[in-house]
Amino acid sequence: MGNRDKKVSMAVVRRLPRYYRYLGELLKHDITRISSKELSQRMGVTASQIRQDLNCFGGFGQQGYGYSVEYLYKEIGNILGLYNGYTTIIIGAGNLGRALANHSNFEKRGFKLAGIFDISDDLIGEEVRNIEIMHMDKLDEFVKLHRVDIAVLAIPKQGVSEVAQRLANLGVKGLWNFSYTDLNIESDVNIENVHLSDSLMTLSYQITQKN
Amino acid sequence: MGNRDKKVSMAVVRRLPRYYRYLGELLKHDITRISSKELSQRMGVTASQIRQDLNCFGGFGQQGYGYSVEYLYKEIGNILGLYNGYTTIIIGAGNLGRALANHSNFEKRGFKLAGIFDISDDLIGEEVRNIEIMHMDKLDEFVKLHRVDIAVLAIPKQGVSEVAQRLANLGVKGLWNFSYTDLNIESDVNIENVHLSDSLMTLSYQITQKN
DNA sequence: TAGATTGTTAATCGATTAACAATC
DNA sequence: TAGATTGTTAATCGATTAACAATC
Repeated sequence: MGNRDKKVSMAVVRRLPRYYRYLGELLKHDITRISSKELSQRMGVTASQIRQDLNCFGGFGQQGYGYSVEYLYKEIGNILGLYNGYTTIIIGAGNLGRALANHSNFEKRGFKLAGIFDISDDLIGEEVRNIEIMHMDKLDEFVKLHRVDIAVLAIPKQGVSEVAQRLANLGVKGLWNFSYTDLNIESDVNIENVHLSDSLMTLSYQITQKN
Repeated sequence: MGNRDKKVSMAVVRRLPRYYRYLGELLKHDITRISSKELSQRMGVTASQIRQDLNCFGGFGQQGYGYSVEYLYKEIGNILGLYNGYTTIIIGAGNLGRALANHSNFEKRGFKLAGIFDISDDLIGEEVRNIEIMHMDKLDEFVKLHRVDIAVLAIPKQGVSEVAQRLANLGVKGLWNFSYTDLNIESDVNIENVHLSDSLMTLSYQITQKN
């Protein structure tokens, strides 16, 4: 049955995409069945952790057999919401915004890019991936007309707070924030920060300490 | 004095860049002194945690006074190795590689971009940020000639494992991996993974559960 | 000196791992 | 049935928070 009532900790949630990734690989290699023990060896975690994690969401395995790779893959995909057809827009058509627009993995994971916005007149009308770059003036209208679940914030930190609040007010459900600041928004919008500099500094720390 | 002997946990290390960021902001606003209590309120963490974290590295404060913002900022920067003038190269001159090359924050944090490499003949010779894109054939020669501390892996997962091993063998100290795979390298090279898809899927989970 | 705030120890909380009965 | 492996409870470990003596 599993432990579906208890609140699932973020530690567990952050491991789900990794399980999903490994299961996808197994699937590609036509492996149909896997035990928590074997998966644990491939992933470098304990079998106990895998079973505990999965049982936050349900009992997906079978005693004596293990887990069906395909079934578990789909279940985790479903838990992650990958089959909900979430649509995204990108705010900021600079290098990072374009890179993210062209990142094929996101589409592979079920996310649909619906629009790209910027404030620079030079860019408006240009196309990225067959999607025309629109001016930020058109943002409100666009979001009201189309369903937009996730906004990717690929703009400098100067303007980001205002834009984020605006998007939250428009009913966007999630903000994927690449700007170098922590957003503090008056809303129950979900925010996922990707502070690339922080990550690089963590790497720098590790190098520094080892040598 | 502080607790300099004990191994510092990754949970603590990952919070250091955030402290650094907030202290930098305070500095910009000409705030010279801060208590753990006030910083904790700004950052949304406990004062206890801040004091515990800092004391892994030394006693940077003063009873009755708090912390000197500038001193603490510099100390954390030093712990993170930001003043060591680490040099980086980027492997992969696609959208992501270019975006990272143009990301000014990294230079601001003391990292110097020394080279960009790709395999596509169309790109070789082109310039990104005044740095000529070189063919991967030149990689070994380049790394042997110049000091390269960190390699940024902005290439598809197909080739990444081989390139990573090659870089590790050449003595590069850290790999900042953006490819959609976990590297498993025979070496004591430090690896920091940035799995953007994982981050997006975590956000997707949060949206899905809330609605 | 009195007030403030640190550094550090002790208490609590949560997450991970181990163990094992249930069961396929 | 016997062997394998799950789901789940209990034990352990580590990280966070609280408390307070030290001291500026």
